[in-house]
Amino acid sequence: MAERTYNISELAREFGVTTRTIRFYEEKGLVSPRREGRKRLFSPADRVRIKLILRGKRIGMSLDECVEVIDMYDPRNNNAEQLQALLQRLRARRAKLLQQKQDIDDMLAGLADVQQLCEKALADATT
Amino acid sequence: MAERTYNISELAREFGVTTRTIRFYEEKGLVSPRREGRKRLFSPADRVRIKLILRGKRIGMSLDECVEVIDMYDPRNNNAEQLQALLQRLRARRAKLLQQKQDIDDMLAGLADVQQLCEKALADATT
DNA sequence: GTTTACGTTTACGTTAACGTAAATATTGGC
DNA sequence: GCCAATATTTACGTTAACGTAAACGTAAAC
Repeated sequence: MAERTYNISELAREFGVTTRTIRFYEEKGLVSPRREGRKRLFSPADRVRIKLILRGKRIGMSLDECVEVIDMYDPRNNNAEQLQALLQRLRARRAKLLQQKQDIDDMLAGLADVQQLCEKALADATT
Repeated sequence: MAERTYNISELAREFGVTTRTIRFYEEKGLVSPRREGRKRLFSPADRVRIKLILRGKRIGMSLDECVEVIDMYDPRNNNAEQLQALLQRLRARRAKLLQQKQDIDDMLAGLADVQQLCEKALADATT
């Protein structure tokens, strides 16, 4: 079962980024496409990593942070010490994410108030 | 009722940023402290604006985006056209925020799975 | 056989959001 | 009167995350 591959512009199109961006991610070691001659061949795993990176970016994470989170997924840490360290990072990240959720909810509430006022003003204007 | 004021290092301490950061925000027009001689005197309103800026930053917004959101709060737009434009921006921002919430929930779920595996591995190790 | 479309490397440019350093007031405490 | 703490302005430096341009390879299409 030969795994499906993607070329660079295919992925760029799918995710709405430039090829430069993807090459930059390779430079940074975020993805590691195979080569066919000089051309890059991306695996489904590469594709997922890009997806995860972009998700991280949407919530304001730096590329380094994205890597940190992605790296948490593959458990190449065996001993108890490493596992404890991982748990520590998981807790820290979770706390940040919860804070962000709170911030978003606060902002949503504020904007909802503005929207109310706005719609009321419009209704009053037409009356 | 003389409004309370804050000096720069007071606010910097409260929010865990440097004075440079606050001066930079003034340069950008994000806050407009009064002056007593050369010294800056920040109003409670300035303080709130800084708070809102930092909240925006926590969820990955640029300073320009923070300004955009903050500006939505004060309705110095009267006519229907402006109100419609404001509603448009409100909807756009709301959509972004909801996407971000989704992203956060997805990531939280993923990390919870990792945590499970992690704790299980630790438990198995001690058995 | 030469456009056209896509790929490559190399390398310098750009923007945001401050950091950092230097030189200079101002001010309360001893 | 002087020292330490805190304020100021000016200005150059830094990092992340790409943008952009140049110069080139290659393969299908007409």
